[in-house]
Amino acid sequence: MMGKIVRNNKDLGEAIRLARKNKALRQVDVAQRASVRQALVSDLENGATSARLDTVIRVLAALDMDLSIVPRRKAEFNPTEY
Amino acid sequence: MMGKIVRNNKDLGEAIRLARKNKALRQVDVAQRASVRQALVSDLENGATSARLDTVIRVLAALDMDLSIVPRRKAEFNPTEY
DNA sequence: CCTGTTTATACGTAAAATCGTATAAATTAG
DNA sequence: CTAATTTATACGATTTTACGTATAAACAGG
Repeated sequence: MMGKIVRNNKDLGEAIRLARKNKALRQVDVAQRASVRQALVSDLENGATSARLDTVIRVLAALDMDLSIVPRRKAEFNPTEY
Repeated sequence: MMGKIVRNNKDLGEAIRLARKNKALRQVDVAQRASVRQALVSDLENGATSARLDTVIRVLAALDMDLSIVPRRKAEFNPTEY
């Protein structure tokens, strides 16, 4: 638990790709479940766009995941954040 | 812990308003911190729009909150309804 | 009440997401 | 190595967000 914190598009993309791989789904499968295009799933995974909240929620739902609001905790050291 | 699950714009709006009240901030204060308009905070709280992910993240950050991805409990794939 | 404060709504404009469709590029399987 | 599959990219069209600005409406004290 202590789900992955999402502070930018890249964080989201990584989480989506990881979850999709774990479920052995193709982008097109996720896309269909979420009623979006395969190209959009690709863009999301690559952090190439800041999607709308409803879109994010639908894609995550397609991967059996939820978005949750949590109080901010001290950030772990993360060399790639900016 | 186990933050509030967000499955639609209304969920987000309620969480934002609650957090803002708890911190005794005005919409305009949150807006300034997040670099958005007061009107947008209002729309967000009222669930009147599906904001972009980066916008949501900025507003939540202004309230010391984070977005987190968590596994869906119980339910298998269950498309978000319209 | 009256008034200052806060929140909701309006409107035109600019920017960005999403679409449909198609194809290039990359990866995997045989 | 080749073919099939999967992922990334392209482009114009459409939809929606977000902006600046202003004002109306709701709210809270005094």
